Amino acid sequence: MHRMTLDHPPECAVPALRVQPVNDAPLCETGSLVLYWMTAARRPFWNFGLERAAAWSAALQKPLVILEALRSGYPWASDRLHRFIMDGMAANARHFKNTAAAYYPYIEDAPDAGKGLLAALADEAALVVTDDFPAFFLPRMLAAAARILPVRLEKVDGNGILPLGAAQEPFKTAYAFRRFLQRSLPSHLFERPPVDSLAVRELMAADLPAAVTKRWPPADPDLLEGRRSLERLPIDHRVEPVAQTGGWDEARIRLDVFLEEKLAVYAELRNQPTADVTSGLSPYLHFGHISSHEILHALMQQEEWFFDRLAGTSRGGKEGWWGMSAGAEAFLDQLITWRELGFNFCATRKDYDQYESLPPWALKTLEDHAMDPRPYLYSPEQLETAQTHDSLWNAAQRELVREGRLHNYLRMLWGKKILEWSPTPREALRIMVEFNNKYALDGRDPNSYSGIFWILGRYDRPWGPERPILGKVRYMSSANTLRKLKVQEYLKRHGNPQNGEVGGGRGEE
DNA sequence: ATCGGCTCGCGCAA
DNA sequence: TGCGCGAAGCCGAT
Repeated sequence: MHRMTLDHPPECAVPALRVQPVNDAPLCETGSLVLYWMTAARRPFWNFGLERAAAWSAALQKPLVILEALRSGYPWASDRLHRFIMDGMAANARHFKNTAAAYYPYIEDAPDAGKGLLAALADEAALVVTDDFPAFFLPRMLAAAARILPVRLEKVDGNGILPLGAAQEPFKTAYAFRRFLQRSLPSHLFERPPVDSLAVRELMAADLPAAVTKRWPPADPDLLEGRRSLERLPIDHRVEPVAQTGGWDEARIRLDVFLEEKLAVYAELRNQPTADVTSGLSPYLHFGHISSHEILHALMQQEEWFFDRLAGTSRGGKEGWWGMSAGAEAFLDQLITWRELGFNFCATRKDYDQYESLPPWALKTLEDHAMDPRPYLYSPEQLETAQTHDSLWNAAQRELVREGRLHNYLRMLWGKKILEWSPTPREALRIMVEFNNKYALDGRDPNSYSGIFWILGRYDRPWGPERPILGKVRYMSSANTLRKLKVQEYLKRHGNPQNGEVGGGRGEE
Protein backbone atom coordinates (compact mmCIF):
# COMPACT_ATOMS: atom_id res chain seq x y z
CA MET A 1 0.00 0.00 0.00
CA HIS A 2 1.17 3.53 -0.60
CA ARG A 3 2.34 5.66 2.25
CA MET A 4 0.03 8.63 2.64
CA THR A 5 2.55 10.65 4.62
CA LEU A 6 4.58 11.48 1.50
CA ASP A 7 5.37 15.15 1.04
CA HIS A 8 6.48 14.71 -2.53
CA PRO A 9 5.44 12.14 -5.09
CA PRO A 10 8.26 10.06 -6.59
CA GLU A 11 9.19 10.51 -10.26
CA CYS A 12 8.18 14.15 -10.31
CA ALA A 13 10.06 16.80 -12.30
CA VAL A 14 8.95 19.75 -10.15
CA PRO A 15 11.75 21.26 -8.02
CA ALA A 16 10.82 21.47 -4.33
CA LEU A 17 11.39 25.22 -4.42
CA ARG A 18 8.38 25.60 -6.69
CA VAL A 19 5.91 23.76 -4.44
CA GLN A 20 4.24 25.05 -1.31
CA PRO A 21 1.47 23.56 0.79
CA VAL A 22 -1.26 26.18 1.23
CA ASN A 23 -3.10 24.52 4.12
CA ASP A 24 -2.39 22.05 6.92
CA ALA A 25 -4.85 19.39 5.81
CA PRO A 26 -3.44 15.92 5.09
CA LEU A 27 -3.70 13.71 2.05
CA CYS A 28 -6.97 11.83 2.10
CA GLU A 29 -6.31 8.15 1.65
CA THR A 30 -9.88 7.35 0.68
CA GLY A 31 -10.12 10.08 -1.94
CA SER A 32 -11.03 8.67 -5.33
CA LEU A 33 -9.12 11.14 -7.51
CA VAL A 34 -6.34 13.69 -7.74
CA LEU A 35 -7.54 17.18 -8.64
CA TYR A 36 -5.51 19.69 -10.62
CA TRP A 37 -7.19 23.07 -10.27
CA MET A 38 -5.82 24.92 -13.30
CA THR A 39 -5.99 28.67 -12.68
CA ALA A 40 -2.93 30.43 -14.07
CA ALA A 41 -1.13 27.85 -16.22
CA ARG A 42 -4.01 27.14 -18.58
CA ARG A 43 -2.12 24.75 -20.85
CA PRO A 44 -1.50 21.03 -21.33
CA PHE A 45 2.24 21.30 -22.05
CA TRP A 46 5.36 22.48 -20.23
CA ASN A 47 3.32 22.80 -17.06
CA PHE A 48 4.85 22.25 -13.61
CA GLY A 49 1.45 22.24 -11.88
CA LEU A 50 0.13 19.56 -14.19
CA GLU A 51 3.39 17.64 -13.74
CA ARG A 52 2.97 17.64 -9.98
CA ALA A 53 -0.67 16.54 -10.21
CA ALA A 54 0.16 13.83 -12.73
CA ALA A 55 2.98 12.54 -10.52
CA TRP A 56 0.59 12.33 -7.57
CA SER A 57 -1.98 10.60 -9.76
CA ALA A 58 0.56 7.98 -10.79
CA ALA A 59 2.00 7.52 -7.30
CA LEU A 60 -1.38 7.18 -5.59
CA GLN A 61 -2.95 5.21 -8.43
CA LYS A 62 -5.90 7.55 -8.51
CA PRO A 63 -7.33 9.11 -11.67
CA LEU A 64 -6.55 12.73 -12.52
CA VAL A 65 -9.27 15.36 -12.90
CA ILE A 66 -8.36 18.77 -14.32
CA LEU A 67 -10.69 21.60 -13.37
CA GLU A 68 -10.39 24.74 -15.48
CA ALA A 69 -13.01 27.21 -14.31
CA LEU A 70 -13.92 30.70 -15.47
CA ARG A 71 -15.75 32.88 -12.99
CA SER A 72 -18.01 35.69 -14.09
CA GLY A 73 -17.72 37.94 -11.05
CA TYR A 74 -14.07 38.91 -11.15
CA PRO A 75 -13.14 42.55 -11.81
CA TRP A 76 -13.15 43.57 -15.50
CA ALA A 77 -14.75 40.31 -16.67
CA SER A 78 -15.85 41.02 -20.24
CA ASP A 79 -16.57 39.42 -23.58
CA ARG A 80 -13.00 40.24 -24.61
CA LEU A 81 -11.31 38.43 -21.73
CA HIS A 82 -13.84 35.61 -21.60
CA ARG A 83 -13.55 34.92 -25.31
CA PHE A 84 -9.76 34.65 -25.14
CA ILE A 85 -9.79 32.41 -22.06
CA MET A 86 -12.51 30.24 -23.58
CA ASP A 87 -10.53 29.85 -26.79
CA GLY A 88 -7.85 28.39 -24.56
CA MET A 89 -10.35 26.13 -22.81
CA ALA A 90 -11.63 24.87 -26.16
CA ALA A 91 -8.08 24.00 -27.21
CA ASN A 92 -7.47 22.28 -23.87
CA ALA A 93 -10.70 20.30 -24.19
CA ARG A 94 -9.67 19.09 -27.66
CA HIS A 95 -6.30 18.01 -26.31
CA PHE A 96 -7.29 16.34 -23.03
CA LYS A 97 -10.05 14.35 -24.77
CA ASN A 98 -7.33 12.01 -26.01
CA THR A 99 -5.69 11.53 -22.62
CA ALA A 100 -6.46 9.46 -19.52
CA ALA A 101 -7.20 12.58 -17.50
CA ALA A 102 -10.73 13.96 -17.25
CA TYR A 103 -10.90 17.60 -18.24
CA TYR A 104 -13.61 19.65 -16.55
CA PRO A 105 -14.19 23.06 -18.14
CA TYR A 106 -16.61 25.18 -16.17
CA ILE A 107 -18.10 28.57 -17.12
CA GLU A 108 -20.02 30.41 -14.45
CA ASP A 109 -23.27 31.43 -16.15
CA ALA A 110 -24.88 33.30 -13.26
CA PRO A 111 -23.36 35.28 -10.38
CA ASP A 112 -21.83 32.91 -7.82
CA ALA A 113 -23.19 29.85 -9.64
CA GLY A 114 -19.76 28.25 -9.34
CA LYS A 115 -19.62 28.59 -5.58
CA GLY A 116 -19.10 25.20 -4.02
CA LEU A 117 -17.76 23.46 -7.14
CA LEU A 118 -14.16 23.32 -5.97
CA ALA A 119 -15.17 22.12 -2.52
CA ALA A 120 -17.44 19.45 -3.99
CA LEU A 121 -14.60 18.11 -6.16
CA ALA A 122 -12.14 18.34 -3.29
CA ASP A 123 -14.51 16.21 -1.20
CA GLU A 124 -13.78 13.39 -3.64
CA ALA A 125 -10.06 14.09 -3.86
CA ALA A 126 -6.96 12.72 -2.19
CA LEU A 127 -5.39 16.13 -2.65
CA VAL A 128 -5.65 19.27 -4.76
CA VAL A 129 -2.80 20.79 -6.78
CA THR A 130 -3.12 24.32 -8.14
CA ASP A 131 -1.10 27.12 -9.74
CA ASP A 132 0.80 29.81 -7.87
CA PHE A 133 0.22 33.28 -9.36
CA PRO A 134 1.27 36.33 -7.36
CA ALA A 135 -1.19 38.99 -8.57
CA PHE A 136 -4.82 40.01 -9.17
CA PHE A 137 -7.48 38.09 -7.26
CA LEU A 138 -5.72 34.75 -7.45
CA PRO A 139 -3.78 34.95 -4.15
CA ARG A 140 -7.01 35.88 -2.33
CA MET A 141 -8.98 33.12 -4.04
CA LEU A 142 -6.31 30.60 -3.10
CA ALA A 143 -6.27 31.74 0.53
CA ALA A 144 -10.06 31.37 0.65
CA ALA A 145 -9.83 27.87 -0.82
CA ALA A 146 -7.18 26.94 1.72
CA ARG A 147 -9.56 27.83 4.54
CA ILE A 148 -12.35 25.56 3.35
CA LEU A 149 -10.75 22.58 1.62
CA PRO A 150 -10.65 19.42 3.74
CA VAL A 151 -7.63 17.94 1.95
CA ARG A 152 -4.07 18.91 1.22
CA LEU A 153 -3.83 21.89 -1.15
CA GLU A 154 -0.52 22.58 -2.89
CA LYS A 155 0.41 25.52 -5.07
CA VAL A 156 2.98 25.06 -7.81
CA ASP A 157 4.94 27.92 -9.33
CA GLY A 158 5.19 27.48 -13.07
CA ASN A 159 5.49 31.17 -13.84
CA GLY A 160 9.06 31.68 -14.94
CA ILE A 161 12.55 30.33 -15.38
CA LEU A 162 13.60 31.61 -11.96
CA PRO A 163 11.45 30.04 -9.23
CA LEU A 164 9.62 32.73 -7.24
CA GLY A 165 11.05 31.20 -4.08
CA ALA A 166 14.63 31.87 -5.23
CA ALA A 167 14.52 35.54 -4.19
CA GLN A 168 13.03 36.81 -0.95
CA GLU A 169 13.37 40.54 -1.61
CA PRO A 170 12.17 42.88 -4.32
CA PHE A 171 14.77 44.48 -6.58
CA LYS A 172 15.02 48.23 -7.07
CA THR A 173 16.21 48.17 -10.66
CA ALA A 174 16.29 45.81 -13.61
CA TYR A 175 20.06 46.14 -13.45
CA ALA A 176 20.16 44.75 -9.91
CA PHE A 177 17.83 41.90 -10.88
CA ARG A 178 19.91 41.12 -13.96
CA ARG A 179 22.98 40.78 -11.81
CA PHE A 180 21.11 38.45 -9.51
CA LEU A 181 19.87 36.40 -12.47
CA GLN A 182 23.33 36.11 -13.93
CA ARG A 183 24.44 34.50 -10.69
CA SER A 184 21.34 32.41 -9.95
CA LEU A 185 19.77 31.44 -13.23
CA PRO A 186 22.32 28.86 -14.42
CA SER A 187 21.32 26.41 -11.68
CA HIS A 188 17.64 26.65 -12.71
CA LEU A 189 18.09 26.77 -16.45
CA PHE A 190 17.47 23.11 -17.09
CA GLU A 191 14.89 22.47 -14.38
CA ARG A 192 12.16 22.24 -16.97
CA PRO A 193 8.73 20.66 -16.85
CA PRO A 194 8.20 17.74 -19.23
CA VAL A 195 6.68 18.76 -22.53
CA ASP A 196 3.72 16.44 -21.89
CA SER A 197 3.31 15.20 -18.32
CA LEU A 198 0.40 12.94 -19.20
CA ALA A 199 2.13 11.18 -22.08
CA VAL A 200 5.17 10.17 -20.04
CA ARG A 201 3.26 8.07 -17.51
CA GLU A 202 0.56 5.43 -17.37
CA LEU A 203 -2.42 7.02 -15.71
CA MET A 204 -5.72 5.44 -14.78
CA ALA A 205 -8.64 6.48 -16.95
CA ALA A 206 -10.65 9.18 -15.21
CA ASP A 207 -14.31 10.13 -15.23
CA LEU A 208 -15.91 13.28 -13.88
CA PRO A 209 -17.94 12.62 -10.69
CA ALA A 210 -21.56 12.53 -11.85
CA ALA A 211 -23.00 14.10 -8.70
CA VAL A 212 -20.77 17.13 -9.23
CA THR A 213 -21.35 17.53 -12.96
CA LYS A 214 -25.07 17.27 -12.40
CA ARG A 215 -25.08 20.39 -10.26
CA TRP A 216 -22.29 22.18 -12.16
CA PRO A 217 -22.54 21.08 -15.80
CA PRO A 218 -19.28 21.23 -17.80
CA ALA A 219 -19.18 24.10 -20.27
CA ASP A 220 -21.08 23.72 -23.52
CA PRO A 221 -18.53 22.99 -26.29
CA ASP A 222 -20.43 25.35 -28.59
CA LEU A 223 -19.82 28.16 -26.11
CA LEU A 224 -16.13 27.31 -25.74
CA GLU A 225 -15.63 26.98 -29.48
CA GLY A 226 -17.29 30.32 -30.15
CA ARG A 227 -20.37 28.98 -31.91
CA ARG A 228 -22.60 30.46 -29.24
CA SER A 229 -22.65 34.07 -28.11
CA LEU A 230 -21.65 35.30 -24.68
CA GLU A 231 -24.67 37.56 -24.34
CA ARG A 232 -26.25 35.59 -21.51
CA LEU A 233 -23.21 35.65 -19.27
CA PRO A 234 -23.23 38.26 -16.47
CA ILE A 235 -20.13 40.12 -17.69
CA ASP A 236 -19.34 43.44 -19.39
CA HIS A 237 -20.47 43.08 -23.00
CA ARG A 238 -19.25 46.52 -24.00
CA VAL A 239 -15.62 45.40 -24.11
CA GLU A 240 -15.76 43.37 -27.28
CA PRO A 241 -13.66 40.40 -28.30
CA VAL A 242 -10.63 41.13 -30.46
CA ALA A 243 -9.70 39.44 -33.70
CA GLN A 244 -6.96 37.24 -32.27
CA THR A 245 -7.66 33.82 -30.80
CA GLY A 246 -6.41 32.48 -27.47
CA GLY A 247 -5.11 29.03 -26.58
CA TRP A 248 -1.90 26.99 -26.46
CA ASP A 249 -2.18 26.07 -30.13
CA GLU A 250 -2.44 29.71 -31.24
CA ALA A 251 0.45 30.63 -28.93
CA ARG A 252 2.63 27.98 -30.52
CA ILE A 253 1.91 29.33 -34.01
CA ARG A 254 2.90 32.82 -32.88
CA LEU A 255 6.09 31.51 -31.34
CA ASP A 256 7.05 29.75 -34.57
CA VAL A 257 6.33 32.84 -36.67
CA PHE A 258 8.30 35.03 -34.29
CA LEU A 259 11.36 32.80 -34.29
CA GLU A 260 11.29 32.27 -38.01
CA GLU A 261 10.42 35.73 -39.31
CA LYS A 262 10.93 38.36 -36.64
CA LEU A 263 13.71 37.49 -34.24
CA ALA A 264 16.46 38.45 -36.66
CA VAL A 265 15.24 42.06 -36.84
CA TYR A 266 13.75 42.23 -33.34
CA ALA A 267 16.63 44.14 -31.73
CA GLU A 268 16.61 46.75 -34.45
CA LEU A 269 12.90 47.31 -35.02
CA ARG A 270 10.98 46.40 -31.86
CA ASN A 271 10.37 50.02 -30.89
CA GLN A 272 8.82 50.92 -34.23
CA PRO A 273 5.10 50.76 -33.54
CA THR A 274 4.03 49.38 -36.88
CA ALA A 275 7.03 47.23 -37.76
CA ASP A 276 5.22 44.16 -36.35
CA VAL A 277 8.34 42.35 -35.19
CA THR A 278 7.32 41.67 -31.59
CA SER A 279 6.24 38.20 -30.53
CA GLY A 280 2.71 39.14 -29.46
CA LEU A 281 2.99 36.38 -26.86
CA SER A 282 2.24 38.50 -23.84
CA PRO A 283 -1.50 37.69 -23.55
CA TYR A 284 -0.71 34.00 -23.98
CA LEU A 285 1.92 34.20 -21.26
CA HIS A 286 -0.53 36.08 -19.05
CA PHE A 287 -3.21 33.39 -19.23
CA GLY A 288 -0.66 30.60 -19.11
CA HIS A 289 -1.43 29.45 -22.64
CA ILE A 290 2.31 29.19 -23.20
CA SER A 291 5.25 28.67 -20.84
CA SER A 292 8.50 30.63 -20.69
CA HIS A 293 10.20 27.26 -20.57
CA GLU A 294 8.82 26.34 -23.95
CA ILE A 295 9.81 29.70 -25.40
CA LEU A 296 13.32 29.54 -23.98
CA HIS A 297 13.77 25.98 -25.18
CA ALA A 298 12.67 26.87 -28.70
CA LEU A 299 15.00 29.85 -28.69
CA MET A 300 17.93 27.71 -27.52
CA GLN A 301 17.28 25.26 -30.34
CA GLN A 302 17.01 27.96 -32.95
CA GLU A 303 20.24 29.56 -31.74
CA GLU A 304 21.95 26.15 -31.47
CA TRP A 305 22.79 27.24 -27.97
CA PHE A 306 24.80 25.29 -25.42
CA PHE A 307 25.31 25.94 -21.73
CA ASP A 308 28.98 26.79 -22.22
CA ARG A 309 28.04 29.85 -24.25
CA LEU A 310 27.04 31.60 -21.03
CA ALA A 311 29.53 34.34 -20.23
CA GLY A 312 31.16 33.59 -16.91
CA THR A 313 31.51 37.24 -16.07
CA SER A 314 28.87 39.81 -16.66
CA ARG A 315 27.87 42.64 -14.40
CA GLY A 316 24.24 43.12 -15.12
CA GLY A 317 24.64 44.08 -18.74
CA LYS A 318 21.73 43.60 -21.12
CA GLU A 319 23.78 41.95 -23.80
CA GLY A 320 26.53 39.43 -23.88
CA TRP A 321 25.50 37.20 -21.01
CA TRP A 322 23.64 34.50 -22.88
CA GLY A 323 25.96 34.34 -25.83
CA MET A 324 23.09 34.45 -28.30
CA SER A 325 22.26 36.69 -31.26
CA ALA A 326 21.38 40.33 -30.56
CA GLY A 327 17.70 39.68 -31.24
CA ALA A 328 17.59 36.69 -28.90
CA GLU A 329 19.36 38.57 -26.11
CA ALA A 330 17.04 41.56 -26.43
CA PHE A 331 14.03 39.24 -26.40
CA LEU A 332 15.29 37.30 -23.37
CA ASP A 333 15.77 40.58 -21.53
CA GLN A 334 12.03 41.13 -22.01
CA LEU A 335 10.92 37.56 -21.40
CA ILE A 336 13.08 36.85 -18.37
CA THR A 337 14.56 40.01 -16.83
CA TRP A 338 11.56 42.29 -17.16
CA ARG A 339 8.81 39.73 -16.91
CA GLU A 340 10.23 37.97 -13.89
CA LEU A 341 11.21 41.23 -12.21
CA GLY A 342 7.49 42.01 -12.07
CA PHE A 343 6.61 38.57 -10.72
CA ASN A 344 9.31 39.00 -8.08
CA PHE A 345 7.81 42.30 -6.95
CA CYS A 346 4.28 40.92 -6.65
CA ALA A 347 5.52 37.82 -4.87
CA THR A 348 7.53 39.80 -2.32
CA ARG A 349 5.30 42.86 -1.78
CA LYS A 350 1.65 42.54 -0.79
CA ASP A 351 1.22 46.24 -1.65
CA TYR A 352 2.48 45.82 -5.23
CA ASP A 353 -0.58 47.67 -6.57
CA GLN A 354 -0.58 50.47 -3.98
CA TYR A 355 0.68 53.98 -4.62
CA GLU A 356 2.75 53.83 -1.45
CA SER A 357 4.89 51.03 -2.90
CA LEU A 358 6.76 53.63 -5.00
CA PRO A 359 10.38 54.36 -4.08
CA PRO A 360 10.76 57.13 -1.46
CA TRP A 361 12.40 59.60 -3.87
CA ALA A 362 9.42 59.30 -6.23
CA LEU A 363 6.83 59.70 -3.48
CA LYS A 364 8.66 62.79 -2.27
CA THR A 365 9.07 64.53 -5.60
CA LEU A 366 5.47 63.81 -6.66
CA GLU A 367 4.29 65.18 -3.31
CA ASP A 368 6.46 68.28 -3.78
CA HIS A 369 4.57 68.95 -7.01
CA ALA A 370 1.10 68.00 -5.85
CA MET A 371 -0.10 71.61 -5.96
CA ASP A 372 1.37 72.45 -9.36
CA PRO A 373 -1.24 73.73 -11.81
CA ARG A 374 -2.26 71.21 -14.46
CA PRO A 375 -2.40 72.98 -17.85
CA TYR A 376 -4.41 70.05 -19.23
CA LEU A 377 -6.95 68.20 -17.12
CA TYR A 378 -9.13 65.51 -18.63
CA SER A 379 -11.95 63.56 -17.09
CA PRO A 380 -11.75 59.76 -17.06
CA GLU A 381 -14.45 59.77 -19.76
CA GLN A 382 -12.49 62.12 -22.01
CA LEU A 383 -9.42 59.97 -21.63
CA GLU A 384 -11.26 56.70 -22.13
CA THR A 385 -12.81 57.92 -25.37
CA ALA A 386 -9.51 59.39 -26.61
CA GLN A 387 -10.71 63.01 -26.66
CA THR A 388 -7.47 64.85 -25.92
CA HIS A 389 -5.52 67.49 -27.83
CA ASP A 390 -2.70 65.00 -28.48
CA SER A 391 -3.31 62.86 -31.56
CA LEU A 392 -0.49 60.41 -30.82
CA TRP A 393 -1.88 59.78 -27.35
CA ASN A 394 -5.39 59.40 -28.75
CA ALA A 395 -4.11 56.82 -31.23
CA ALA A 396 -2.44 54.80 -28.46
CA GLN A 397 -5.60 54.88 -26.36
CA ARG A 398 -7.66 53.76 -29.36
CA GLU A 399 -5.32 50.88 -30.03
CA LEU A 400 -5.80 49.80 -26.42
CA VAL A 401 -9.58 50.11 -26.48
CA ARG A 402 -10.12 48.54 -29.87
CA GLU A 403 -7.41 45.92 -30.07
CA GLY A 404 -6.67 45.10 -26.46
CA ARG A 405 -3.00 45.99 -26.67
CA LEU A 406 -0.72 48.95 -26.37
CA HIS A 407 2.63 49.21 -28.09
CA ASN A 408 5.63 48.76 -25.78
CA TYR A 409 7.24 52.12 -26.31
CA LEU A 410 4.06 54.13 -26.71
CA ARG A 411 2.60 52.74 -23.50
CA MET A 412 5.27 54.65 -21.60
CA LEU A 413 4.31 57.90 -23.27
CA TRP A 414 0.65 57.00 -22.75
CA GLY A 415 1.16 56.73 -19.00
CA LYS A 416 3.39 59.79 -18.65
CA LYS A 417 0.68 61.93 -20.23
CA ILE A 418 -2.04 60.49 -17.98
CA LEU A 419 0.16 61.50 -15.05
CA GLU A 420 0.49 65.03 -16.45
CA TRP A 421 -3.20 65.40 -17.25
CA SER A 422 -4.67 64.07 -13.98
CA PRO A 423 -5.44 66.02 -10.80
CA THR A 424 -3.18 63.81 -8.66
CA PRO A 425 -0.65 61.00 -9.19
CA ARG A 426 -2.97 58.70 -7.25
CA GLU A 427 -5.79 59.43 -9.68
CA ALA A 428 -3.42 58.86 -12.61
CA LEU A 429 -2.51 55.49 -11.15
CA ARG A 430 -6.16 54.59 -10.75
CA ILE A 431 -6.91 55.54 -14.37
CA MET A 432 -3.95 53.61 -15.76
CA VAL A 433 -4.85 50.48 -13.81
CA GLU A 434 -8.49 50.77 -14.81
CA PHE A 435 -7.87 51.20 -18.55
CA ASN A 436 -5.09 48.65 -18.71
CA ASN A 437 -6.95 45.96 -16.81
CA LYS A 438 -10.23 46.63 -18.56
CA TYR A 439 -8.99 46.66 -22.12
CA ALA A 440 -5.61 44.96 -22.42
CA LEU A 441 -5.61 41.22 -23.02
CA ASP A 442 -2.38 41.05 -21.06
CA GLY A 443 -3.64 43.26 -18.22
CA ARG A 444 -4.09 42.16 -14.60
CA ASP A 445 -0.58 40.72 -14.75
CA PRO A 446 2.47 41.44 -12.60
CA ASN A 447 3.90 43.10 -15.68
CA SER A 448 0.93 45.44 -15.94
CA TYR A 449 1.92 46.80 -12.57
CA SER A 450 5.60 47.01 -13.50
CA GLY A 451 4.73 49.02 -16.58
CA ILE A 452 2.27 51.32 -14.83
CA PHE A 453 4.41 51.91 -11.76
CA TRP A 454 7.47 52.53 -13.94
CA ILE A 455 5.61 55.61 -15.20
CA LEU A 456 5.59 56.85 -11.59
CA GLY A 457 9.22 55.96 -10.85
CA ARG A 458 9.43 52.29 -9.89
CA TYR A 459 12.66 50.68 -11.18
CA ASP A 460 13.72 54.09 -12.45
CA ARG A 461 15.93 56.87 -11.11
CA PRO A 462 15.39 60.58 -10.69
CA TRP A 463 16.00 62.77 -13.72
CA GLY A 464 16.73 66.44 -13.89
CA PRO A 465 15.83 69.06 -14.50
CA GLU A 466 12.94 69.05 -12.08
CA ARG A 467 9.72 69.75 -13.97
CA PRO A 468 6.18 70.78 -13.11
CA ILE A 469 3.86 67.97 -11.97
CA LEU A 470 6.35 65.11 -12.54
CA GLY A 471 9.13 66.65 -10.49
CA LYS A 472 12.19 64.42 -10.84
CA VAL A 473 10.22 61.54 -12.32
CA ARG A 474 11.37 60.89 -15.88
CA TYR A 475 9.58 63.08 -18.38
CA MET A 476 8.59 62.08 -21.89
CA SER A 477 7.15 64.21 -24.66
CA SER A 478 4.88 63.39 -27.56
CA ALA A 479 6.72 65.82 -29.82
CA ASN A 480 10.02 64.04 -29.27
CA THR A 481 8.42 60.65 -29.77
CA LEU A 482 7.01 61.86 -33.07
CA ARG A 483 10.53 62.79 -34.08
CA LYS A 484 12.11 59.52 -32.92
CA LEU A 485 9.59 57.00 -34.17
CA LYS A 486 8.00 56.53 -37.53
CA VAL A 487 4.46 57.11 -36.38
CA GLN A 488 2.77 58.12 -39.65
CA GLU A 489 1.52 54.62 -40.28
CA TYR A 490 0.54 54.23 -36.62
CA LEU A 491 -1.53 57.42 -36.66
CA LYS A 492 -3.18 56.34 -39.87
CA ARG A 493 -4.03 52.97 -38.41
CA HIS A 494 -5.42 54.23 -35.09
CA GLY A 495 -6.51 57.76 -35.91
CA ASN A 496 -10.06 58.98 -35.53
CA PRO A 497 -11.48 59.80 -38.96
CA GLN A 498 -14.12 62.08 -37.38
CA ASN A 499 -11.45 64.39 -36.01
CA GLY A 500 -9.46 64.41 -39.19
CA GLU A 501 -6.79 62.63 -37.19
CA VAL A 502 -5.73 60.53 -40.10
CA GLY A 503 -2.28 60.48 -41.54
CA GLY A 504 -1.37 63.68 -39.76
CA GLY A 505 1.92 63.93 -37.96
CA ARG A 506 0.49 66.30 -35.42
CA GLY A 507 0.69 65.79 -31.75
CA GLU A 508 1.27 68.83 -29.69
CA GLU A 509 3.76 69.49 -26.94
C1' DA B 1 24.92 64.26 -34.98
C1' DT B 2 26.87 64.02 -30.46
C1' DC B 3 27.62 65.37 -25.63
C1' DG B 4 27.04 66.73 -20.92
C1' DG B 5 24.17 67.94 -17.16
C1' DC B 6 20.22 67.13 -14.68
C1' DT B 7 19.63 63.49 -9.97
C1' DC B 8 19.61 59.18 -6.53
C1' DG B 9 21.05 54.75 -4.69
C1' DC B 10 23.79 50.87 -4.87
C1' DG B 11 27.65 47.68 -5.55
C1' DC B 12 32.21 47.45 -5.83
C1' DA B 13 37.08 48.78 -5.84
C1' DA B 14 40.30 51.06 -3.15
C1' DT C 1 35.43 57.15 0.17
C1' DG C 2 34.87 57.58 -4.57
C1' DC C 3 33.36 55.89 -8.95
C1' DG C 4 30.43 54.00 -12.35
C1' DC C 5 26.18 53.18 -13.85
C1' DG C 6 21.21 52.54 -14.55
C1' DA C 7 14.21 50.47 -19.92
C1' DA C 8 14.00 53.31 -24.17
C1' DG C 9 14.74 61.07 -21.59
C1' DC C 10 15.11 66.03 -22.49
C1' DC C 11 17.32 70.12 -23.76
C1' DG C 12 20.62 73.21 -25.12
C1' DA C 13 25.36 73.75 -26.66
C1' DT C 14 28.77 72.53 -29.96
